[in-house]
Amino acid sequence: MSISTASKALNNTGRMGEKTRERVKRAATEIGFRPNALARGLLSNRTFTIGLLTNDTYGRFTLPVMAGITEALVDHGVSVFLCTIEDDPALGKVHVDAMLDKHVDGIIASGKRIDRRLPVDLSNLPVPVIYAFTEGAPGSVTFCADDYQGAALAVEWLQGLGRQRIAHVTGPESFVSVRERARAYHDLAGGGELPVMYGTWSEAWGHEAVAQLWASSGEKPDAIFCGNDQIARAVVDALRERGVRVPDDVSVVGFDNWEIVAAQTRPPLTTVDMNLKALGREAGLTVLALAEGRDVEPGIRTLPCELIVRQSCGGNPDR
Amino acid sequence: MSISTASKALNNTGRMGEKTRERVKRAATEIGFRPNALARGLLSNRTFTIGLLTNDTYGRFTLPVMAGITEALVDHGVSVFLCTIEDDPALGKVHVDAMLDKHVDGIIASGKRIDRRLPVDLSNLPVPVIYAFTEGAPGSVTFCADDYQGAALAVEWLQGLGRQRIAHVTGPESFVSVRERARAYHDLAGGGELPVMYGTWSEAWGHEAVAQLWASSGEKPDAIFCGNDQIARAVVDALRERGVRVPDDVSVVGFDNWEIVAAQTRPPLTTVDMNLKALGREAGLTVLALAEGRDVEPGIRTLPCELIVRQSCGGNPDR
DNA sequence: CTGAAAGCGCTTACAG
DNA sequence: CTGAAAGCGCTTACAG
Repeated sequence: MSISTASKALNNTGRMGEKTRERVKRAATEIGFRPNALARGLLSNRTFTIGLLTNDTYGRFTLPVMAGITEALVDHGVSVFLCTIEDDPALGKVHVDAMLDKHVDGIIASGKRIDRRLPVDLSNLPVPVIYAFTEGAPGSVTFCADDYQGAALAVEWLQGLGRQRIAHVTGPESFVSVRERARAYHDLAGGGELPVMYGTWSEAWGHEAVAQLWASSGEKPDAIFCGNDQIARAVVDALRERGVRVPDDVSVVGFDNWEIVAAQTRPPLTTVDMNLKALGREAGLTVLALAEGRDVEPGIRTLPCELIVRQSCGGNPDR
Repeated sequence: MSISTASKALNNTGRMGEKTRERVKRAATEIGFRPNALARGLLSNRTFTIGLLTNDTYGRFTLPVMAGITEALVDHGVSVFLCTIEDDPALGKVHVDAMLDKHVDGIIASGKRIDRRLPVDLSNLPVPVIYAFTEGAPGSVTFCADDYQGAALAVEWLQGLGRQRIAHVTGPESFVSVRERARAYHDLAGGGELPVMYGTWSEAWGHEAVAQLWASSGEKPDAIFCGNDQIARAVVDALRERGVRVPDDVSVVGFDNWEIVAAQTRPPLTTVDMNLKALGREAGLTVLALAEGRDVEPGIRTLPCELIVRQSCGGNPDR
């Protein structure tokens, strides 16, 4: 029994008696043999390792993406290096170089908004790079959530509940996500449209917006579509503080499905989920395809959002 | 010029003319030569790679730990595999095996509480394992925050502000962290001690606790020390809703310094920070030491907490 | 059907 | 002071 025969037996390559192959395999499991991935990688140029780069320190967006990647790739035996680069390009380069030295099969760049680049140059790398929830280089593959469709889901849900005057309280207009969501609001709100209220991604802004809305004379909104869950939470709190009942008087819908805030709000938030985990799964499968030399069409892939129904809108939570 | 000479030049080993060495180095940088870490690892049995295992899905505790590890080890050229295992032992084993196949230099196990084990057996691994913010195997090295000292910091701060009747609203008594913090409260609160209020780690409990406290006849507390920031936030909200002013009438202090809630609370929370990043740094340096064969004393290392002063207690935030 | 040989990209004794 | 050789743990043509 030579070492090369053993290798072939375990890899189901070469030609040999079925019994020999079986015998080898049994022996291998018995002694708990595990091939050295380094030695393998040296030959095959595949390390079953990918790098995930992000500047999202809190992991709000990156962790779900990461979970999706891991889930999709663990069956393929790939492990993922995570590294959070702040906005320091030098540090970013150090990390990328470290990954390259370790011959990752590919890199996934991720972030916290789809219209900003990571502070590091990922073009002309010797490994495939794909982008998820961050702006990609031209000609690259980028995955992102469909903000327009997600916002449409929210507005249509409110309308289906019979709401007529829907306000939109959101983040800074400089975010494309904000503009896309506002566009959907504009396209769908029809007669009930109010001026979009742009602000910051903070609870303070949610309180302020409600104050403005209720300060003005005239008819009050019967629904508020918020640009994220933090704003939505503050809006719900502000309404409660003025004695406005949610969802009886006003329905509120959020965006992000950030469990930790959406589920703790009183009442819990109905909100749009960007399916970041699915996005991570797709991204993972795609780098893998690229790493294996398969052809992948470049461009921006937009994944659909989903509405998570809780109690802040009324309607049936058991839909 | 042989290939071995080049190797020696770049590694500052062997004996050769300084000029030769320089010439080699210059050439190397010119052509952008980067040694293949796999080939190196095959020889040296060091991959400059470590694994971080956690069951903390939201990353609340793991991300700061991870940031510390990365910060401490990037200079040493090590990258870290992150993998989040839910409570699935089978999946955990798959991930650990994947790391072992890749010959990580060591593994850091992390979690969300110091009195629970990860659902995976990490003893008798061929690589060093250390524990951070999760229960370790007997005889291992474990890092955790000093709950007693952190709680003492909070209580003493309230007392320094002249508070006399300090309540303690916290999580489930089944957590050792909860018991340690309550012990510090008990030891220090002296005359102002009230019965410790155990509950869940939710905002709902914070509201409920305030309701109970204000429902009972007799003197009300002038300070509330909360078991975490979520409870503290709810306590602040609940007090505001009843017209009790924070911090004028009642001081509130939290625990965790979870930016996203502590900073968004109105007023922002004074809270105890467990220094998880420092903990990660220590843990990283320690696996590295172990990986390099240096001796490390086993046992539990307790790192001190720090009080982050914001506005929920009064006092001078610019201390 | 099986084994000896070469080689992946490095490093490290060892001989000159 | 420098280079040829062996070897880390595997896989893959290739010869038998």
